[in-house]
Amino acid sequence: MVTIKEVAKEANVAISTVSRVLNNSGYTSEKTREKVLQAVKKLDYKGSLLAAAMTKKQTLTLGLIIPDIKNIFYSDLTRAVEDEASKHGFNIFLCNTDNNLQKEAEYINLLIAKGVDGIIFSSPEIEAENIKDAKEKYPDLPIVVLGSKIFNLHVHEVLVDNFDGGYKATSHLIDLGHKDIAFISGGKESYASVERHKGYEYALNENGISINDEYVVFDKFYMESGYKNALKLLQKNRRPTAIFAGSDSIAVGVYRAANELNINIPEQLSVVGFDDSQYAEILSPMLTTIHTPIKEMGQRAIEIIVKLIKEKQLYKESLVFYPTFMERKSTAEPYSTG
Amino acid sequence: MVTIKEVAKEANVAISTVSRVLNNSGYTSEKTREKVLQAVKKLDYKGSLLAAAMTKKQTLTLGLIIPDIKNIFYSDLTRAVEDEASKHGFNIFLCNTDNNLQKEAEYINLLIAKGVDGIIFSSPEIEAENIKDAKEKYPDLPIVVLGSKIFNLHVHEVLVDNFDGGYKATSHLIDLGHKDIAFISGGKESYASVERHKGYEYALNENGISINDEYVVFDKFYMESGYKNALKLLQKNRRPTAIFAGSDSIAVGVYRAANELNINIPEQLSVVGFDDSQYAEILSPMLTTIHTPIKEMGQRAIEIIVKLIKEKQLYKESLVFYPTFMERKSTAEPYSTG
DNA sequence: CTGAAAGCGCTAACAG
DNA sequence: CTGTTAGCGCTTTCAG
Repeated sequence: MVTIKEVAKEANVAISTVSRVLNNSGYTSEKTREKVLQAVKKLDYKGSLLAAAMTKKQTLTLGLIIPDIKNIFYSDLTRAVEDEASKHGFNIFLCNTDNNLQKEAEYINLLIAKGVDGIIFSSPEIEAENIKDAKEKYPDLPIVVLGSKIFNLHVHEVLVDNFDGGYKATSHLIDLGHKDIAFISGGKESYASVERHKGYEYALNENGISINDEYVVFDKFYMESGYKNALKLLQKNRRPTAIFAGSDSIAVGVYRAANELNINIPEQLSVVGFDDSQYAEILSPMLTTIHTPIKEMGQRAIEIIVKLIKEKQLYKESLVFYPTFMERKSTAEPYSTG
Repeated sequence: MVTIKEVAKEANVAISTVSRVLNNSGYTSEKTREKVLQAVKKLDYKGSLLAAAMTKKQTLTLGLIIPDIKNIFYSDLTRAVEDEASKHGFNIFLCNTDNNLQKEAEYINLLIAKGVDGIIFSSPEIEAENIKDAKEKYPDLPIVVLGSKIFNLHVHEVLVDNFDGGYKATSHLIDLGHKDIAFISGGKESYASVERHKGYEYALNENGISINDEYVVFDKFYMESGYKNALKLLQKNRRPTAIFAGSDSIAVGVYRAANELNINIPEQLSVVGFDDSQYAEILSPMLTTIHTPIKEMGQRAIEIIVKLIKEKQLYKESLVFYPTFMERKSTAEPYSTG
């Protein structure tokens, strides 16, 4: 690997001069500039960002902490984040935690030891001990929370209005005439789940529909959870005529359960998802869902963190995106009235 | 950020001593060892892997270059790679290239400038100019190609026997009685496509079934390509009774096309996919496909590269996994005979 | 406008 | 067994 020293020698200048022309810092005469550039080209000098990072205290890398890249929501998100980071010259360290706090803590330590310029957290949990710890130990480390909310903590955040999404999904079902609407979502420790549920209840209340606790399930944001819980719900004496799934993944499980029980979607069961992931259009019938602007959210998260890296910000930035209703083919009027 | 110097001061020893106990290198008396460890704990010293990397010439990071993390195949693969890397203490820089060679080249430069200890390439293309260049410029840089094959190049590789997969898929359809079997896959520049096609032709020939060029389509490994091409194939005068899709994504497109044309799977059209991705079980009916041991492949790729980092290897390692047939619900006897 | 020199935080000989 | 010292490759004052 050719170093700046060799370039300096080749060009007959000091290494500081080489550094200057390469970084466009300070003055350099056109002549020496040329000489240096020639030497650089001749030796095919690339430079070490590692060494540069030592002095500049900037590695041009970011950490992205998510539960699982296999989860479609996070792969979409990660792509958006990586693309935008790349535009700004940053690379991404990908970290899968499976929502394991210990694993997360280890990743955080490692990322910091490697000198990342910032960390983007995208876990669904409200309990954010690790983030709090990190913020305490490294108050100057830029942190952005993407897709969730941490209470009582001065961290920048980019999220979607989950309440609004829950409200829109449920309202749509109510408008179609449904009254027996079930809700299956992730756990109560998930901010998204809780908020979506609030939106669900609000819509129900607003329309004078009484809330049936048996129809509300907090479990996991996985397909299996959708399957298992839908199976139970759909075998009740009075089964729901519609299910609002807290994520498209859960909706996939609901489809499978319905399929197994020979219940047709949407004729006999309406389903609404959340996220508008790739799954939505693969399912048959295509899934009506709540569209989350993942791409924009990922972009904004990077923009904020890049801004943070450049200059300390004294206020907390909080971006709340509005989800939109995406109608496809999985909902219809309730069976009995249809 | 607390440095090794401060720890040394606190413990009243030289920094080299601190370094020694922390790295378990050289001898240290139990007493000073204790002193150092105490100081470390007291100051909550973490150490900078960045600085360590400067002297050790090892960053404990790897680059992973893929086309697109949103593609289910690559997200599964990436998870396997990241997990295994993490076990060995390595972090992963995620790079999405969209198969754009220029983008890929830029990522490679960046990765090298940041001092990655190795790069894992997982692009489907046979043309590997960038890999060749990298190998030429940095002959000592550990490189593993995952999922594809580069000809005439001394790079380690982990891949699946695509020919065998193509053969198995096609044979299954033939065994069911199909003769009009179409093949839709990625482009001819993809090693996987070409090999899967060879397996397809071999099975056909072996059974004395003549090859119909109209039934063979090389396009892209995307859903859209499956949709578009299946639409064409299924509207021919003599439409195929079965389609072997070169990937599960393509199969998703085939399902959609069939659905639009009111062609039932598997009664009127049999479909076999490739990869056994998450899609396979989401599709209805569940997709019969060729299972690729993605997880194992990702693990092996990391094992090889870690070995390579530790010691120079004089032989080329090539791991070929056998795919297995995964029967689900998307195939049946051909319509006419059924 | 350019060069010398200090230093980023750590490791690795090398004396002692 | 421990301390001193010389870097790793680069950036950044500071003189000149």
